[in-house]
Amino acid sequence: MKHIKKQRLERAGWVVGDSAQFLQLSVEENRFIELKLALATGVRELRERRGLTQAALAHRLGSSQSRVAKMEAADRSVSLDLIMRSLLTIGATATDIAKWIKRAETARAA
Amino acid sequence: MKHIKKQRLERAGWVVGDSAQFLQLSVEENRFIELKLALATGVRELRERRGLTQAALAHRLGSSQSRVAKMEAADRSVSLDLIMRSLLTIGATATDIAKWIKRAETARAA
DNA sequence: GTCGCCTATGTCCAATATGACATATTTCGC
DNA sequence: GCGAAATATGTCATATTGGACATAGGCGAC
Repeated sequence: MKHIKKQRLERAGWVVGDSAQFLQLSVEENRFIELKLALATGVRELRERRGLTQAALAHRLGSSQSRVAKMEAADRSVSLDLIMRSLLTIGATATDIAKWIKRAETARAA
Repeated sequence: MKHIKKQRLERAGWVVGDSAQFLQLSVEENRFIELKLALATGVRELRERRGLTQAALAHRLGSSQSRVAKMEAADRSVSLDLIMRSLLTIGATATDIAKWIKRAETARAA
């Protein structure tokens, strides 16, 4: 397929490649979930390394212990926003975050 | 202050260092906003590089053109979740994402 | 054992993010 | 300039996420 033609189809919103859109979606959904999981793990690692309890972190976040517990469990009722805020609050650097994101990708490859 | 004592206070939820908690919060809030902004910019860059319209991306996401527009504008009504889903849907790699996150950090240093 | 402290899980309802839609504005080829 | 396509902005109802609370489970010190 010509590159231009492909782009035109894609502009209309169609995934032109090899697989159906609902399949694409589930693939991306999985990648997203793994990413969340990796970052949630990051929260736990960093929190423990800092010697903070869930309650202490919750207090800093203006949240509650139960929410932190759910967050670290990557419960689907917690958003990436909260996870990222937590990481920043605990003092994660961009490098740390990048590391966890890459961990998600390599975990996927396995 | 002894390290152990500091940890005990922190476990109870207090930021022991140099600044008040509400200040801490606003600092972290800024870092978070900059991160979102950097990733939102990433969405636009990658979308355009792929020759996709906002409507096309929206269709792939099961979202709407207006939401994509708001996302790229880093409107505060859009979550990091949606931004990240978009990046993955457009085909960003972990490396890409890491790059944008670091961009946020260096922008901050400036 | 049991007493503290930490973490996990479930349920409220308030707050926020969502897609959809309508409509305005910009952009670009002609 | 015009017209069409792309993007921006505002609003709304509905769905998802939020903190709070209660309570259960776990784990080490005594």
